[in-house]
Amino acid sequence: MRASDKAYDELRTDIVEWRLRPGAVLGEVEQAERLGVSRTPLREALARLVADGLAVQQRGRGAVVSDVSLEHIDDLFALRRALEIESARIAARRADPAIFTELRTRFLEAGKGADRESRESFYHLAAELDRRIDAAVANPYIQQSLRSLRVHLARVRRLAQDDPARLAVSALEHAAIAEGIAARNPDIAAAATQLHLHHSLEHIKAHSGTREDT
Amino acid sequence: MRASDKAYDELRTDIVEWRLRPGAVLGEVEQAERLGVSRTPLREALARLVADGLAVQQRGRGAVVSDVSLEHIDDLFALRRALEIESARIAARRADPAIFTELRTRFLEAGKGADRESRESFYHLAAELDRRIDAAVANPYIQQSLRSLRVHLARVRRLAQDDPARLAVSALEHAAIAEGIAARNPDIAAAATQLHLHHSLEHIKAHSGTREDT
DNA sequence: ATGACATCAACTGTATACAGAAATTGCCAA
DNA sequence: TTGGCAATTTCTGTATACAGTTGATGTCAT
Repeated sequence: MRASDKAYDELRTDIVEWRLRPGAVLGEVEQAERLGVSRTPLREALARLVADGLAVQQRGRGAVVSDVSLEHIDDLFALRRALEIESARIAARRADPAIFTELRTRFLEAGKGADRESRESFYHLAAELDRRIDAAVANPYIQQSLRSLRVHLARVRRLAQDDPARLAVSALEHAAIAEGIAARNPDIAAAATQLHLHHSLEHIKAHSGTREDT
Repeated sequence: MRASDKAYDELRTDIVEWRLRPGAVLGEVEQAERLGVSRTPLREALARLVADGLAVQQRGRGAVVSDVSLEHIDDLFALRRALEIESARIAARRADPAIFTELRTRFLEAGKGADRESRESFYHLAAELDRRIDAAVANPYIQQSLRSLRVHLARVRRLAQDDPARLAVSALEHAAIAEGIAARNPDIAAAATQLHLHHSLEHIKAHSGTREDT
């Protein structure tokens, strides 16, 4: 693995998992020493972070971790609406119904439990649905935009606490999306996605507080 | 201006304007000498091009200009539909009607002439409409995705020849979009945008040939 | 004649040194 | 005490050198 990739992965993980808070200064020398790489690959890593929108370049003061707050969530979800609803539409036209029928069943199953174990499996299942939709859409341009978007979403999710009740409902919403795609009905898949995004946004805005954990 | 910015701008322009064809190898030493910069800033420029999707990194053989063909156009327009229709919707809810009413008038005027001069003014007008919609949407995430998309669109446009008749119709379609936004009617703005994108895609697919000019 | 292996060359990836610019800090004057 | 200016220090941006790897080419053997 290249040193620049290593630096990029570590910095990105640190930012997404809030170990590097918004506003933190990413000095080239400091971070290069911390990660054990030279300044050249670290600069490449910083450039990629800036391209991702995870950091902003400040003149003279290096790069700082970009801000993320509730004000940006509406903007983030506006883009998410545009991309995921269109993706659901396209997937519903192209997907293999068998795959999404099976996913629907597993979502209905995952919604029943509320312990940590089933919570973990639910997150993995949601990620798998994303991957399956991506594969069905098979559009590199949409995939790239979604990939960039999901990095920011992962960051924002840390603003909201876990909520078992929301998780159960969310599982049902995911099942509805899978059902709409399996039925090859673009309108239903789009509607289910829109509904899910609406509830998801409402939940984050309602149950978010300032986090002061590690 | 930084040397890396200069290298990035020149390479990007060369790729978008087809001076660097798809498949062209971007050797670090070769391009660094050609552009009169060192390898370090050139590497940063290449990294940005790869992030933009204008080049792909090949192991061992440097970066090559990414492929663009008619097969990708449907994918490109799928993303464009998602982003621009949603943008039109949002702009219709927030925009200042006076600005878009004036833009509509200018589009109706621009559609009448067919000479090179009015063609130029039409392109500038279309770009201004994009900017005005961007400003009204005021969403940095959507703006970033749109910016990346438009680079690819500029590349694809060279596949299709100019067509005065299409230009006149296109002006009317742009006027309709501006009208929908000015009327603060999201559905009409979205419908006008969808119609415009549909015709635009049809035109490109119908009137595109292999170009072997400089 | 063809295929495989070895050698060579070119290119990428990384580190480091150097120059220029900007910010911060300290000192002096009002 | 406060404001402005200057000097120092740190950081960015660029160039270049070095090492490792990969691809290409040529030769030899079958």
